[in-house]
Amino acid sequence: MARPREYDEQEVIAKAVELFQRKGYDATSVRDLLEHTGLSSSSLYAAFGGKEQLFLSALRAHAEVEQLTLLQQLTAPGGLRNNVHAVFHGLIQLLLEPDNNSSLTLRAAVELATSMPPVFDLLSEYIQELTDMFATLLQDAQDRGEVSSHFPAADLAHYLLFNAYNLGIIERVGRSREKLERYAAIALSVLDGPSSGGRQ
Amino acid sequence: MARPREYDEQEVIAKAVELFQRKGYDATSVRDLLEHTGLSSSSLYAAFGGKEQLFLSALRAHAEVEQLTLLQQLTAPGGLRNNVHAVFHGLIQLLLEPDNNSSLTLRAAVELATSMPPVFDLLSEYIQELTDMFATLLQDAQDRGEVSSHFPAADLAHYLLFNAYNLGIIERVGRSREKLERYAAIALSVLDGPSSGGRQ
DNA sequence: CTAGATATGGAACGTTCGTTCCATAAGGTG
DNA sequence: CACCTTATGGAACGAACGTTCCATATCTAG
Repeated sequence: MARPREYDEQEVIAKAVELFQRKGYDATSVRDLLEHTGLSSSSLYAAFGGKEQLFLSALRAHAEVEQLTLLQQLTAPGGLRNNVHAVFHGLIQLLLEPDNNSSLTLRAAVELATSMPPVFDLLSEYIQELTDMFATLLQDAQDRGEVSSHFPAADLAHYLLFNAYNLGIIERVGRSREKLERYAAIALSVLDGPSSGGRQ
Repeated sequence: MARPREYDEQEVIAKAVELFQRKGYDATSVRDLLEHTGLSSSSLYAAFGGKEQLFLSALRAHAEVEQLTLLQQLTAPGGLRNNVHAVFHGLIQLLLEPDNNSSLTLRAAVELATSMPPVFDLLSEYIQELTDMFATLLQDAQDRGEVSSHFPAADLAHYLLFNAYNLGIIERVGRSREKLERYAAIALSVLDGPSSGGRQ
């Protein structure tokens, strides 16, 4: 019953994700956001509440996509073990693309989790959700004997999740497909089970 | 042959490390640095060249300490395998202390490696050095049969190094000794050797 | 067609940023 | 004891920051 909006809220948030992911929170200015989204400052503040609120919305949206993507990849046909391998290799592929950017959740965790409580809360809950979801799938695979049961499924899930994020960091300090692949090979070896000996 | 400095250069850099580590590069202002170090802006610019230069000096200093500490811990008596375990547990202990901050190198890698080329260069070289040093020690341990030879020493070194950094990220999104310990247990299990089977 | 309501554009606000500049202080050297 | 060089303190700079405000535009409801 008044003048309608000239933008799509989802698109604006997607653009914001893109920018925050590329430059980080501090280094992204409101003017950058305005330019990149086409909004005017009044609209941004009226609809999204300011820079911090927009960032939180962007982070939530990014997390949701990330979670959905991961779930789809892990529940694809072919068995969980293969799917986990596929996730890691897909991630490496993604990271090696030009102008890639590693996950916004990772970036937010390092940059902001200690200084912005809402970010900490959001990420804590998000990681818990991802871990739980992943753990359920791993438990099933363990029951099927498809994955080693040497470590509890919940611990494995937590471990694999953070190793996936870790690829994004490795890529930042020396992008090399070889290094990433070798790293993934070792990280994924825990799916194969316990040591055959050697503990002193 | 002129007025002497009223501060110790090393101390100033140590203070800068502290600040950058706690708040990150962007969020640390020059005024923060002046207040925390006791310098006046003229002195800071005359002696350290400005914020970015001071940060690079701080990063170099931090990396040097980190490298030396790691080397000492790994070459302590008791065997490499035990020493690696000790490094991980010591790191967990450190991370759980109140007002801890994870490594400045980690923070710099995520925040700045893509936007500040000198940081990228410094970190790339640094990681390479650490990996090489670690790989040498691992190779010896493998020759002795103390550590599994299933993975190349260089790959293991790279893997373990980044998993150590990863503890700092895990701590940021949910500080829990249990999670960190369980994560470390899985990460370190690769020292015990290859799977006893289970590959499909 | 008018009245009310919401969205937009962009100037402007006060603050803080990194940096520069200059007068003053302080110590080694002749 | 001056002289020269370097260090210090702090005011000041222009630019950029996040945010606010208001006149104008654009729609729906009566």
